[in-house]
Amino acid sequence: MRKEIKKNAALELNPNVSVDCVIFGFDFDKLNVLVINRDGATGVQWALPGNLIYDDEHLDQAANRVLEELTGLQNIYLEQIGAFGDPNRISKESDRSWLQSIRAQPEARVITVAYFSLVKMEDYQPQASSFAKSAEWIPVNEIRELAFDHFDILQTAKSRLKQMIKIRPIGFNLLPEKFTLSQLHKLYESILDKPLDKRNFRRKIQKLNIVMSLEEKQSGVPHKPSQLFMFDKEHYLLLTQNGFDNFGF
Amino acid sequence: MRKEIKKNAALELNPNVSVDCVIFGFDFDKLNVLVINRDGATGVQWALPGNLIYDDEHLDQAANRVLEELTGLQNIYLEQIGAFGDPNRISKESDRSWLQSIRAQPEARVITVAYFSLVKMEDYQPQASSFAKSAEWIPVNEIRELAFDHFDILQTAKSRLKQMIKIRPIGFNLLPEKFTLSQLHKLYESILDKPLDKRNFRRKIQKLNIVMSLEEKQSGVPHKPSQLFMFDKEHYLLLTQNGFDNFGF
DNA sequence: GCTCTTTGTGTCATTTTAACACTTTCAAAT
DNA sequence: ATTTGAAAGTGTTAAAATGACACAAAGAGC
Repeated sequence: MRKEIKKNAALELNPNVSVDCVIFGFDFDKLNVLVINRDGATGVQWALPGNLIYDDEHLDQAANRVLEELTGLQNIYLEQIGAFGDPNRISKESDRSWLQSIRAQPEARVITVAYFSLVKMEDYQPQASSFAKSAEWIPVNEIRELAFDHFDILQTAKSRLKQMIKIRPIGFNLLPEKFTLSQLHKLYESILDKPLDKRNFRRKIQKLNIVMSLEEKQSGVPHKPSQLFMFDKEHYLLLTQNGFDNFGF
Repeated sequence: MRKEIKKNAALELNPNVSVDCVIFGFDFDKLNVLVINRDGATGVQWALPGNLIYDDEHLDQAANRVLEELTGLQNIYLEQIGAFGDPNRISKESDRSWLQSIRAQPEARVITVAYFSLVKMEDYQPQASSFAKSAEWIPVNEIRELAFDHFDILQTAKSRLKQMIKIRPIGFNLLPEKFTLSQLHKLYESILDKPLDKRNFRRKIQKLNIVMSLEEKQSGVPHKPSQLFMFDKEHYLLLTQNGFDNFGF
């Protein structure tokens, strides 16, 4: 009996498990997060994009789906942060009523699996697309409150990102293919949340051989144009083969 | 209707969410994992300890409960690794039949939240307790196969532990209160899976001021007795206040 | 051609790292 | 009492990495 139900449930939502995505973007000045606007909600307006998973869906698939449904983007850097599941996570009345309006089983115990994602902001600009905006880039440091336990998730995402960027060259996912060393520098400062000496930063990056300089410069800028660089994946892979896993920031 | 069911479900197991624990122990020579023996199982015998969560239970609580039910230990170092939830994780026939025998809804889609835990092996010695042992310490490096996706979980746990020990002084959870520098040395070598120069290791640890030497030596050992040390939590906290988060291994 | 803005560059003193071998101390066995 | 075995404990040096620091060069806009 139970079996029958499950067999037919391939396209059913699993009422107990959701995914939420912390989508980071970098505007060459600071880190931003993509949050969605809960139209009818009273109280807190902003939430992380997320949804229940389907019963036959991988967790990673579900996260990719949510990301694509919102932004249209595919093959984006995505990494799991962990599971969050306070049974009392629906503490705010506004969250409760919001769930009533969108969930078939609004009172079900839900545990959510959080992901963080790094996208190139140029690839998705919500404000350009529609009038009644449902999603928006907000500077990470300006966020004071989010729905459910999403603020916790965001904090965890920030610190995980900070950890990871010291260990793996994931920062490049936030930049265009071609970037300047100043942009990379600012990116590391934003994520690590501390100033890094410009010359020492450049020296370190170039010594590591993880960027390759292109035969191309910025143009149209009202100052000395910068050399453009690309991430050098091959050299990075060589490094890892020698056990390298610490950028030393 | 649904609401009624949920309200009464306080002590009900949630059929969709489980926790699994990777419990590490150190025998002064190598890392070990505590695995349980599935008595009736055909095929793979070993699994990680774990179980479904209760519907009103925090995830961390559930993990602590599993840990305590198995070992009797409380207030143990425990950290979440992440969620694992391949919808096809029950691929082996032996796993399927095993679930039939223990679960009310053996076919339900389950996502499991994995934790890793660091315990002092002296605090729990399964072989001493019972004849038909249901749990056993096995050297991490000798494990080739585990039930379900537990082998994956173990690999992830190992690499997470490796990451964390470079960043935070969690290794001390695997040692007795009082330990020798050689034991600490061997511990780091086991976890990082590479040799560390003895003198350089000792110098680094002592320079960091995270161990305090006691007025006490080993006794009864058939060689030069070692100075005993304790973890110096206060000095470590001082370090962190200055932004320290990298032991540099 | 002047101004504004950002790029790009080198040195030096200090600290950290990696590599390396021999003496000391105890218990156990003879 | 002496020997043996086994792990503890210790210092130097050369090479590399780090942190601190300031000014000239290149382009756009006026």
